[in-house]
Amino acid sequence: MRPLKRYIPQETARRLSLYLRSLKMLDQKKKAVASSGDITRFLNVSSVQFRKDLSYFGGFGKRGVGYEVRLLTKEIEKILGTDAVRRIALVGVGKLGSALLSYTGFPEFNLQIVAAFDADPDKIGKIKRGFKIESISRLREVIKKEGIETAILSVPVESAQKVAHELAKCGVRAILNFAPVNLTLPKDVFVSNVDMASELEGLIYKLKRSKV
Amino acid sequence: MRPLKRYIPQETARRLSLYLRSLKMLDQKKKAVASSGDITRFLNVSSVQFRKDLSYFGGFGKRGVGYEVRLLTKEIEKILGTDAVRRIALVGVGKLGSALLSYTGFPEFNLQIVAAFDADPDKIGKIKRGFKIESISRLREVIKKEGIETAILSVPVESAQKVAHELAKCGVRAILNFAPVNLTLPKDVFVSNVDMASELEGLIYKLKRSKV
DNA sequence: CTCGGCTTGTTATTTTTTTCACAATATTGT
DNA sequence: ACAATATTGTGAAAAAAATAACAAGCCGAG
Repeated sequence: MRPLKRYIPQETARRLSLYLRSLKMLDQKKKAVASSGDITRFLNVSSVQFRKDLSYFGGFGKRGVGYEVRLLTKEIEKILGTDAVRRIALVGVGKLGSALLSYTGFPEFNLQIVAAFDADPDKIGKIKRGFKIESISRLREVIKKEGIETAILSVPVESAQKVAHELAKCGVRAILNFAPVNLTLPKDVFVSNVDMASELEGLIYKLKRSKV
Repeated sequence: MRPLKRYIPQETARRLSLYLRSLKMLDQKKKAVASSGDITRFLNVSSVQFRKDLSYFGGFGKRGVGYEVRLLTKEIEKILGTDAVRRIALVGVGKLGSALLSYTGFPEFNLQIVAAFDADPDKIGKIKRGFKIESISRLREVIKKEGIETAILSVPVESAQKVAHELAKCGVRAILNFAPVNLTLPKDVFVSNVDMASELEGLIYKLKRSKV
């Protein structure tokens, strides 16, 4: 395998997840070897883009043949850092948080929620979807003990910034934020925002433009 | 106001939502006029980027002064197509779908869910979060009647493609898809995917890289 | 009214990302 | 063994996007 190249496009990283999903699908269909075309067929990504993306990390295929599905899956997982189970904390067990607790899409990608927190005294101690809900006041204790560095934030928008700050102080370095607010955090903490309204606006904008 | 320029970067469109959110916040704080710096202070976007983005659509500010918050809000809403209420259908009232039905972040941006559908006979006819759940078999009828062209898809991954296809046939032109699958649809139908696992993978990748 | 401090809008430049073109390698059939 | 075909991997070119540089306009003080 060749050495890592210095600069890897942001977009390449984002697409690796897509490739992983596609590969898992091919594996389910008992396909052992697949070409770049097979892998990208149902993604909105060209096969050249795919090969270029992979080339930043090395050569994983065999010319004239394609890619070993299982092998490439493992390689991409290794690149993404999801080759071992990732332990994740969920903070905010409201309606959305509850739904996320029982989201079935995580295990397949080695993502595992291992702790759930809420501020509501009525919820604390209760079991929800198999998780015992802890008080937010125990954030530090549990996160340190479990060595968690990734969190899902699904608290109300009013408390999002405060809780996010608290998470950062406890050593959390990556936050998936569902609150519609741009979190201000030390720059060594990574944030990814899931903003439903914004996504819809984007769609509506495209819709509108397509009619002009 | 100058005429529209031909090509508008994808990214510009995406950022307009952010600006809108920031403007609404400033308005709440009784700020009538704001500079590009004020508006982008809490976004990860430079003030130059902001002005550049707006310049694709016209000049909305006053040199030496800044932007009228209310006015600019309206202008961006007009650009995005959310200046009037958008009627949206939600398909799939499982745990996630239910959470979305009561999501409070939509009205502020003129987004309104007006119909909810599910395939489960036990749910049909029931009221959930104020919505009467309709059978998916009535999709066409209701969507035509209400003139809906935007839908949120939160059905299980197995049925996502089928239901999406059905939506497209009913005249839906934009789908916000929560199922972890890349939908194949006529190319005049816009799809935006919300993929929680993928977002987490992206974060974990950054985390990993930052340590090297 | 004019100067100096601000802030916008825009053209030019640089950087980043995608696409193209093609060499290199494997496989299959004859 | 060799031609025909399939497919990867990668430098070079093109396209897209971000940043820099700066002209132009507004405001308030004197």
